Amino acid sequence: MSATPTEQVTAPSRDKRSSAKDVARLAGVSTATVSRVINNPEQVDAETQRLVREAVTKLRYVPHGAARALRSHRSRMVGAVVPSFEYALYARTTSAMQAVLDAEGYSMVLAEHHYDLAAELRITKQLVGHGVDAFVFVGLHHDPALFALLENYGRPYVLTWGVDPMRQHPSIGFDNRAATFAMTQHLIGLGHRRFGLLSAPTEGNDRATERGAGMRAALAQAGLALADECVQYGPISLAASAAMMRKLLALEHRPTAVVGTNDVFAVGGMIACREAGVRIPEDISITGVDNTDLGATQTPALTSIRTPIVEVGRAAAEQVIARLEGKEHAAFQTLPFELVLRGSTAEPQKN
Amino acid sequence: MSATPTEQVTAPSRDKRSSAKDVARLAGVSTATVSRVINNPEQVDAETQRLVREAVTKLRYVPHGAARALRSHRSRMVGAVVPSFEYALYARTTSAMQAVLDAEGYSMVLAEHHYDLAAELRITKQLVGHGVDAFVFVGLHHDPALFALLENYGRPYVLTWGVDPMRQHPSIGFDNRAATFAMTQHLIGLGHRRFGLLSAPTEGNDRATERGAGMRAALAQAGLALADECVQYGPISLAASAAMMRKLLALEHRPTAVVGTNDVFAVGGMIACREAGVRIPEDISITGVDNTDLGATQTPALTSIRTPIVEVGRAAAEQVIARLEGKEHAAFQTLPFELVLRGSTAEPQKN
DNA sequence: CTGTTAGCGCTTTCAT
DNA sequence: ATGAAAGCGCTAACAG
Repeated sequence: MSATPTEQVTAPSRDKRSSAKDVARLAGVSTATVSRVINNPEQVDAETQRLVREAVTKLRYVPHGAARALRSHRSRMVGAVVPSFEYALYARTTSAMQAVLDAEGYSMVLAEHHYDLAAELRITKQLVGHGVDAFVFVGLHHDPALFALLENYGRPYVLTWGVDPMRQHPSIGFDNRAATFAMTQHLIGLGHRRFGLLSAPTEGNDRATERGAGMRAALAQAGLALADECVQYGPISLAASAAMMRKLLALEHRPTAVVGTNDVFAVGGMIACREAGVRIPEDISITGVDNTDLGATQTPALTSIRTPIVEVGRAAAEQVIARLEGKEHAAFQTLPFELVLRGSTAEPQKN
Repeated sequence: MSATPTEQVTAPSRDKRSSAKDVARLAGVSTATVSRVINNPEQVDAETQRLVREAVTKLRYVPHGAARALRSHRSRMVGAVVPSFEYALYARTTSAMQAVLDAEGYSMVLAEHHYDLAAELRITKQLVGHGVDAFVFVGLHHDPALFALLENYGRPYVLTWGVDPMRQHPSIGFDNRAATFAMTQHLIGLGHRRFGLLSAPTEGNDRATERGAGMRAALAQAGLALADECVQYGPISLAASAAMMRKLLALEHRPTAVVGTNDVFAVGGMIACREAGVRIPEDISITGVDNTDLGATQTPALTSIRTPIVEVGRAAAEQVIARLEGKEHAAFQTLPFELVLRGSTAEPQKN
């Protein structure tokens, strides 16, 4: 493990990049024809095309995106702004988006805002400045200035991981509230009566908000309530959620079923139980949301909710492309989720 | 879960974006002064600055990045091209990069190539076209055409997660070979004599290649060998690695210690053991690399190697910024790793 | 089918 | 300290 001393490297060699003009010269045509070969090949004679493409290859010509964007008012870049890269919570969605965008000749620009709506706005502003054509965001709740910015600059966008009940903003997702509602009903059906909730801060996070609300709704319907001391909020991390769970375990009247607003909270909770010698599911049932590998590979495996996050990514990419190209599209799509019952849940033990 | 019919949304309103000219007019100055206020404020009178900034705010002016890039030959965008978003293997590195870049007024453009070097080249070409100023890649092994492209377009780049032994390409990382070498030595020290390896395909993946080599080197030094049937290659996924482990378990002369080239392989292996009723660590020891939460939260917790991936991200961002700004920098940095011994490893049981 | 021409919005000399 | 003017490399009319 040797430390390497500072080594100076020569400054980047100056742009030897070739331009459309170079290609045109080599192919014996005008720059307009070069442009046509690249953007509207059907308008160009086959032989001329061949000549131009040869020159392009020989000169390793890559069109200058900035010039192109400046002139044509479109950059073919789509921005995906997600809360976080951690725990790969959004990775499958963004992967799916990139696959679709890539296939259609668009580039995806990905950024994270760490669950900070002000940072989200700042980042988006930067991306708008860089000429990003359209945006995909996670969640329904955003700084109003974000929508103003997008409107102002005529940038299409889709919200994901939820569907706007007011139908104000195009959105593709699933019913977060219904998901935890169903899960809680399942737990009630197993016989649980005392519940705990491990949640992300609800501020600016509608997924967490809705998931908590779904749980409360199911409890209310069954005539049950969620005691204040049984609700723990904290950042999305295993360490934080383990600490939150420790507080629940320390309670005089401990919950028999704990719902995490996502798998990270649930697994953090499992860790705390293991440490404390609390058996899952005998002593306590735990559930997550998102059906991640993290949860599925625990012992016992985590009961969770398979949310359609890959489909959401694909559909979101398709929608922004359609809008960019003026085609018809479904602005609002609600995709189905599915409970995945595994070993972390069971009937509560009689005491 | 209702399916929503296709709903048409109005086409994006036409660019109401305000230009430097608008700002200049409102502030009663020339566009040159507007540009100066934004890029070289020290050259402008304080009062004039105030006027201009007011106009900028009022008009919600965001400079047109494409025009700016076209004129100034720099976009302040840095590309991070990683193998995959899955399992958050690279998330902590890219997060660290984004934090540094963001603080310095750069934007990070993130893309994945799914362990396909041809895709990596294609994506990079697109990004170069979009005017990305500099690049960070993962790994040392890339298509030669990639380096030619970067050289040709004068784009600085850093390779990460490894350090180029030939010192040809600036690189910041750790010694992958030494990491598995140390881990294997540890296992040998515990008394293991028969080993298994769960690895990513080594084609175009120098991390996997080096990690396998480190293991073999340690074995060779101890006079041991790695039997061909004890080596399994497959894609990076829990399902694949579980399948690979099943083959090892089916062997007549089963290994007592299995090394995964990363935590995903190791955890996949653990899953297969659980299914088969093979006890960890009593019947078999398993180790990973990368020290992910996925591994740390298994039962038993996975022995792994803490690699300095956050530091790598930070240093990589700092290096590209330094180079872009013509400052001095350490082109090659080797950062330390650390074995993290947990419950998945133990002495082999006597038979 | 192909060439000519005129900018896109900005930064950067060069004056003043 | 500020303004005028010249493009950066490309594509979108408009001719031919």
